[in-house]
Amino acid sequence: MHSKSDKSPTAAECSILDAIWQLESATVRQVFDHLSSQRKIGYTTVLKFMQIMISKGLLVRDTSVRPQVYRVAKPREETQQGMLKSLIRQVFRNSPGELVLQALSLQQSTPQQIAEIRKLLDEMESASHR
Amino acid sequence: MHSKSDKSPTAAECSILDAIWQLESATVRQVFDHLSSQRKIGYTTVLKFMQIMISKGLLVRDTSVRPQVYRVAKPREETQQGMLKSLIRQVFRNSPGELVLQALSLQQSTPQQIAEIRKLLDEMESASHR
DNA sequence: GCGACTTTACGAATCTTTTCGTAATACCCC
DNA sequence: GGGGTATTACGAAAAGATTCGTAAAGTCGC
Repeated sequence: MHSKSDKSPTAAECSILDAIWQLESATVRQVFDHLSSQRKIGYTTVLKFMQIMISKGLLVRDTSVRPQVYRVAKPREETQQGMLKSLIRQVFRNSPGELVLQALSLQQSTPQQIAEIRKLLDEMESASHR
Repeated sequence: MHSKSDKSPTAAECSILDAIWQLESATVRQVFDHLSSQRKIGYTTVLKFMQIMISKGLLVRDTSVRPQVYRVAKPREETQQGMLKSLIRQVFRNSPGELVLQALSLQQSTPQQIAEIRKLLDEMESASHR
């Protein structure tokens, strides 16, 4: 009855996703080690989260190996964009541009990123001119 | 023990904030009417949320008038940026630029917004050249 | 000032999220 | 292959979010 991706992961789930994004694929222990370095948390707590995320369809796992190896069910960008969409809908009056402006005024993007942003803007404009 | 603003408002709280952002200031009934047009919700539910938000310091109210008038405790931009910051920390490896890129690739901003974004980028660059 | 209506306070049920203890299972090595 | 450690499953407590009923308090017209 889960398995539909209409809502954003919870805070705890995000921290798990973040760990697995970095590790590509991971065992419970690896995720536990990763999170432990950021905050106090129990091993079985991490395990439980990961099991819940399996049931929600956020993660997949290979049960044929020991210990089991977990991966994210969808690419990072897709999850990020899903969360952005819901934030935009919720507090940015459905205007992605508003969010971008706020985020930029928040500051510190690298020069590379700024260049990349410009390129994207160019592409968007030339696309809309046709 | 509340009154500290280190965490983002919940989903329901966001919908209240959104209503008051539009109305500038509002009574419970106004917020209720606003939300009712979007989804089924009880009057006392809205009231309760608004009382909770008072206790969390998200709203302030004038109890000297009848019915009481509520306002947001901090400007909209500040709340939005707080939420952006926490999203960036949580799922964008602390990189605002990453978030901006994802948001832009998400889709259509208006030409005005694009222009505004460019201006901001210019300002950021010239500022960093000093 | 009284009844009807509106607004506010309070408390509690329900649902979700977060957390972990305990127990069962699997693995390893001597 | 038996004991010790690591991993997994299960269940449930604690905390937080959401929802609303009921009752108290306030307001207004008559």
